[in-house]
Amino acid sequence: MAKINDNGTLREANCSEELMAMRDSLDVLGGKWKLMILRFLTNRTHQIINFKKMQREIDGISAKMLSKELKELETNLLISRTEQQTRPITVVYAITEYGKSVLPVTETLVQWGLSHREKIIESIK
Amino acid sequence: MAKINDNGTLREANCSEELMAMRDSLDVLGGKWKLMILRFLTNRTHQIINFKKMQREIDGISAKMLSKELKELETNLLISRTEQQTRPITVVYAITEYGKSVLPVTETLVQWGLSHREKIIESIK
DNA sequence: GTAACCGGTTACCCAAGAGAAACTACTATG
DNA sequence: CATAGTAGTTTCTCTTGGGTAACCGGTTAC
Repeated sequence: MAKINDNGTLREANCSEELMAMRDSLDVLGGKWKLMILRFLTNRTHQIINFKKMQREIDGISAKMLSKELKELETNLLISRTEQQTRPITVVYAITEYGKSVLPVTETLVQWGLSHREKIIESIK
Repeated sequence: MAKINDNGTLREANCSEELMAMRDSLDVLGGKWKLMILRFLTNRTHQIINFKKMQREIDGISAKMLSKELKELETNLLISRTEQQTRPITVVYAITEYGKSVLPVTETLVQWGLSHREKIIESIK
């Protein structure tokens, strides 16, 4: 992590830049639901996903929050919203190519969550 | 991501487990400051970090929030708090071995934040 | 003695987050 | 004609997050 400069001093000037980059990420991806939604859509790229389906399958999310978060994700070009000209009208949500770039983030969170749960369970034994 | 079962159907039973794992992660690591603090301490493992230093160097954090978040991180064994028997008394905060396991998460967030910023800048041109 | 450092805590307050439930509008099914 | 499904929006409310500022006790340097 820490790098040594030519003169032997420690280089940490980029630390604040790192923290700023992380702040940027958290501003766009932070909150209770956005990463959950992105992960869900990433897992279902081959399925047609509409509003009610997400509401049913993402545990605990309300219609209001889902609606709000979907709008914000669409604004940031992470997901797409497509109205199908069927009757009744249906809407398809999908992850965009750009949205797929978030996959490493959700992946590390899933992995950490799994190992964290293991740790908690072991600490109880 | 999606796997195919022996019978040809798509296997997605583990999706909800993934989302549950992510929910676990977000419960422990979510919020405005926790990942920022962990990243900061990860970057400074070779330095002695005390309260005021963090307050000065983590942009925008207040003493109240820093105090609160540090307690929660300590409870979850992600950081350690050590009082030095100096005069005046000083306190050293450091990341634990377990806290280091969060590094992949902060790393992907930093990387995504950097590329996101590039994308925004390019979209303005 | 007084200003400034450390390591916080406490009180106050506002805004945002977030849930519940009702409601709109349309369509298809029984 | 009633029920249920799609796709949300609106209203109402409560809680939480989070910022400001004052404050505590102690120590050291001027």
